[in-house]
Amino acid sequence: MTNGDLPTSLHDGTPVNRLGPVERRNSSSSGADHTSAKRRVTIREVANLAQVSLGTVSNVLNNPLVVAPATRKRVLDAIDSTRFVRNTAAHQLRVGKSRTIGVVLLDIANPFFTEIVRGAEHVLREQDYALMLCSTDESAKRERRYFRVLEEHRVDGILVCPVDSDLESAVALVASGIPTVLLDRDGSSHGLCSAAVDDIRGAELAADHLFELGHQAIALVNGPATIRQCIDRKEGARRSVQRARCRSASLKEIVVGALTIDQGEAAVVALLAAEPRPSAVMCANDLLAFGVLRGLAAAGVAVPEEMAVVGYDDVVFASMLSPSLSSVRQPKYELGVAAAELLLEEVTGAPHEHRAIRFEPELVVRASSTPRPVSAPPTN
Amino acid sequence: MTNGDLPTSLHDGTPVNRLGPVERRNSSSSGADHTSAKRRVTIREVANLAQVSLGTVSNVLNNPLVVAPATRKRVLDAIDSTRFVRNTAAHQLRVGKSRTIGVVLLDIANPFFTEIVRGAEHVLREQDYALMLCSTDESAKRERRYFRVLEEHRVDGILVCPVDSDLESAVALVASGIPTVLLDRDGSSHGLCSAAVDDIRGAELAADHLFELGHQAIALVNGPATIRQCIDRKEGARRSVQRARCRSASLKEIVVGALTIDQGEAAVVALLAAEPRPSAVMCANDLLAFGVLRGLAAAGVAVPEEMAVVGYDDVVFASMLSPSLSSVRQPKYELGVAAAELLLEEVTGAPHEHRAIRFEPELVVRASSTPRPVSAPPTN
DNA sequence: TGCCTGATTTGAAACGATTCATTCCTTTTC
DNA sequence: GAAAAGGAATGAATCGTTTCAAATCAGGCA
Repeated sequence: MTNGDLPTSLHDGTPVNRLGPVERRNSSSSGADHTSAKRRVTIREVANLAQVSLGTVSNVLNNPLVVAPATRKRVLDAIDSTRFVRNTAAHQLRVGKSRTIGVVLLDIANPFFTEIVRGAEHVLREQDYALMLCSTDESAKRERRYFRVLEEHRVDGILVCPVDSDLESAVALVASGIPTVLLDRDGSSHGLCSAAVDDIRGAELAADHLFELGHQAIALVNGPATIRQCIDRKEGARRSVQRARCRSASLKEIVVGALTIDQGEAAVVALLAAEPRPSAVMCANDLLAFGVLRGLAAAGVAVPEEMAVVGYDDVVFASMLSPSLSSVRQPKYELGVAAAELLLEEVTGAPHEHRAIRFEPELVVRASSTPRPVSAPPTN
Repeated sequence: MTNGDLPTSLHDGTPVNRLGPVERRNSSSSGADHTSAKRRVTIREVANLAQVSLGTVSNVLNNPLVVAPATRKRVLDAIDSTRFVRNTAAHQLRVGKSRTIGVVLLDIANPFFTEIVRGAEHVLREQDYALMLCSTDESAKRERRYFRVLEEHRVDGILVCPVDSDLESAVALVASGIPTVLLDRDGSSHGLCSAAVDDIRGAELAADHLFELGHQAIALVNGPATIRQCIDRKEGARRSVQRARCRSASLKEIVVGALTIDQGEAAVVALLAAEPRPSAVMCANDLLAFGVLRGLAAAGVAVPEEMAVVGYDDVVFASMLSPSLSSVRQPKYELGVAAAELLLEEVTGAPHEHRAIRFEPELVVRASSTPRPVSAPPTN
């Protein structure tokens, strides 16, 4: 393995002359391949080989029934003996469709979005659409940039979970002629298609649950108020407080910069310093809750005894944490499927009216908000 | 709305079931919008408005310095007053580059891959590349299909974590002229670029660790032997067994169909039935380990007392589980960055020789494999 | 004034597919 | 046997850019 068969980057020693043609090519078939840039097969070569015209090849590809069986076979043979692969760019230029869908979401590392993407991908791949995936990391600037890239690519449609609370950017997309469906955001106010879950309701469920357990001072670890989901979830919590029987019920909001584990952990300082000190905390999403749990553990605060915790999204891992995390479940996969189907409908020009699909959230209670029975845990 | 114009699926008098979503039509600006498909602005309109030729507009776009400042300004003004957006398809057709990179991985829902994607995305977006993300779910058929789609789109390059253990498919890609870099797979044997971690070594670390703890019968919950990572990790474990001082050391492999949580949980039955019954189990990845933990908890088997567990990948959530999961850490983000940089180098035609970048794995020991101290946990 | 030079600008020819009005063949019909 | 009908195949025009040889322009210099 020490001989120079295949020089690795670190295999330095002597400077390789960078300009002149290198004399020793990589032994294996690699190397200066891209110089003699593999000439791609075009429809014309197929036509020549099959002794037909361009139009006929095109027909075999797009409209096989109008071609006589014998010729069709000849063309098909030529196609795979030349290894012809249709050039989407040329196709797109002519017909105006790219067979590509853009998906723009807040954070690809969040299992919530991952699950949504899975759902969307499953329906879109059936129709041979390609997905362009973009993760904005909650940055409006990045979102703009991605939208621009997607526009340039003339994607047939976009699924987007917008960064900003107003829907300006999404409306602009639609205005510029790109079918757009909102993901995890209601669009009915702006006449946009959407697949979403009722966030106000979800947050109410969570807060109600905590109040019912007897907590009075509860905290909400929330993301930036630019994000709609954060606004709505706060609103839900607020309503719950107002409805709470006990009038000493209070809600302390702790706003962090992003919906991530790290930010959740960082929020614990403020959480523990709050006056009066909350006995329960709900988080705008599970990642924040994960961070809060970690922070509380580090601070030696027992969950749920000293602090009950509820998350939001119910990502797969929520049930496996220590302690297992109570959370507001959203039908993630189904959300992705619904959004994709909606978009597909619009893209294919099927009879279609813009509409908002809304799912109901559901509270899942687990250990992080359940007072443990006084009896010892099953030790046997 | 009762006429048959547009039958929405659920739009009837029946009560809304809690599972199905609710649909609300959006009154505003719906309907036949897409019929009058927004005519896209072309370079020609810009040219007319700015009173210059096509070539000049193109120069402003691609080669601004050769255009006189005054004309340049005129053109730029025209560009944004017409809201011109360059058509990538046409561009690509002419210059042959699509500014798109395909990323093909095993499972988009696995945080391991998600983290890799993040890394890759961060470097690629700097260069304004778009990403086409494809999740094969470990199916070779799907992989083929995605490769085909990517070829048709003439992506400039592909990052791929191949499904099959041989590298045939990847080699074919390269042969067909698409720069390709392997992700989490070593490619030096085939002269391919790659960014990977030494899986044999990683598995050795895990197994050594278990043997050092005194375990003699250990199990390996492994994925299908078509996947290279699974082969290598088994090999690592095997070597460790052979090296183990104790000659009663044994390794029982339990093969499951996919590297998922569910499959891991399902493996527990076989795990507990194995003869001799293993006292420790290592898993081919963390998702499997998560499932195993879940299964063991359900079966009432205490971890680590009755069964030690070690995962592989060290995804973010591993440290937060109950009990926290020992795992073999891989530099995920860096893997993505390295692979993307390698690809970029090749794509941009920078002086480049195919090479394999290799990272070292690292064992992270946590509660799932650490005998608890006999003293009671801190109850105060 | 006339010629030369270098800086700008022009516009026609690609790129690779799809469309569609024509042309070319067979059959069928009378 | 001629005409009509209809099925197949053709190929030029087109999509929106980029490229590049050629045309144009503005000074500078003798």
